Amino acid sequence: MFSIGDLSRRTGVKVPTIRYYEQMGLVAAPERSDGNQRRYGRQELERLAFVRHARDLGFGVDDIRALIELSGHPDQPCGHADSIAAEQLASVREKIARLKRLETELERIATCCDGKTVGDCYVIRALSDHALCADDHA
Amino acid sequence: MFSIGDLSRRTGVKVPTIRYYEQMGLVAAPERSDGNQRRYGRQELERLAFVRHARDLGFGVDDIRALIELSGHPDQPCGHADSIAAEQLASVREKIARLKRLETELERIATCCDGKTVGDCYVIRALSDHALCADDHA
DNA sequence: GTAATTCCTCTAGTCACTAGAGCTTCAAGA
DNA sequence: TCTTGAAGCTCTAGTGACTAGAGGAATTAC
Ligand SMILES: [Zn+2]
Ligand SMILES: [Zn+2]
Ligand SMILES: [Zn+2]
Ligand SMILES: [Zn+2]
Repeated sequence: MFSIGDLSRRTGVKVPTIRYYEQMGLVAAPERSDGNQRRYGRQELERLAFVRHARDLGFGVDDIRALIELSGHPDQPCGHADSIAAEQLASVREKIARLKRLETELERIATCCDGKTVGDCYVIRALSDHALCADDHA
Repeated sequence: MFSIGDLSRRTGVKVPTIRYYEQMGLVAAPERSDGNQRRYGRQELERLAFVRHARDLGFGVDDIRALIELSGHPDQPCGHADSIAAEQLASVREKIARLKRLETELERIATCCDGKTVGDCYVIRALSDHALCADDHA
């Protein structure tokens, strides 16, 4: 049996975060000791590792809840799980695309200043005038 | 003189967001009509456009406040403005790097499932086992 | 037995908004 | 001038995924 601190050390999930996941229904409420402290077993450790991994990959809490629910029904078709993963991939790709547009503009903004005072500063000028931007990064 | 709705249409910033920016000190509290409604001039429109542009480029509220404060002192050296922009560029690049690592893993996770049921689903298996990942995306 | 550490619950704060309730003011047509 | 409907006002609370802290109880090590 692990205490919540043991579980935290083994999974890298902070103690208050484990309690938060319990509240959110990502992890089942475990047994308690006589003194009302949480006591976990191997199964809970694995589930928490699953949650942690999915969070690290950027899945939202609702997606993770759905994936856990699904994994409890191994005979059902897995199309839903596959589509959650595909959506997550698409969302990551969108974020990358947007950030790359920002990178292009910021590269110019951050490296083109040859002024000495705020009055000549290219950073300030560029932020004041979107027409100087190459791209519609909005 | 513009009403808050006029300002919103001209800048693309939603009305409640304009009021929020005023509360946060990004935009000065404007004059009021006899009936206590906000009335803006050309100057406030420009400042709001500046704020909007900086937000679109990902700058945080504190950075924007500092940049506005600086731009009110055109004779000061602009090193601080330049470094705020450089930090923002670095932060965007870090985010891109992290998302690209996620993209690599998610690509595999989302496309390698050839199972039919949840029991065989590669998505579920991959999320349960970080050892299948190529990279340390944590 | 005692002291240090860990645990408990609960509330509130983070960031940058967004939504809604309940009320007042403004602008345009009849 | 009157009326109606849009737009404005303030204030509170909710979002996502935690994080911090208060104030107290349980556990563990010596
Ligand atoms: Zn400069
Ligand atoms: Zn721009
Ligand atoms: Zn599958
Ligand atoms: Zn992994």
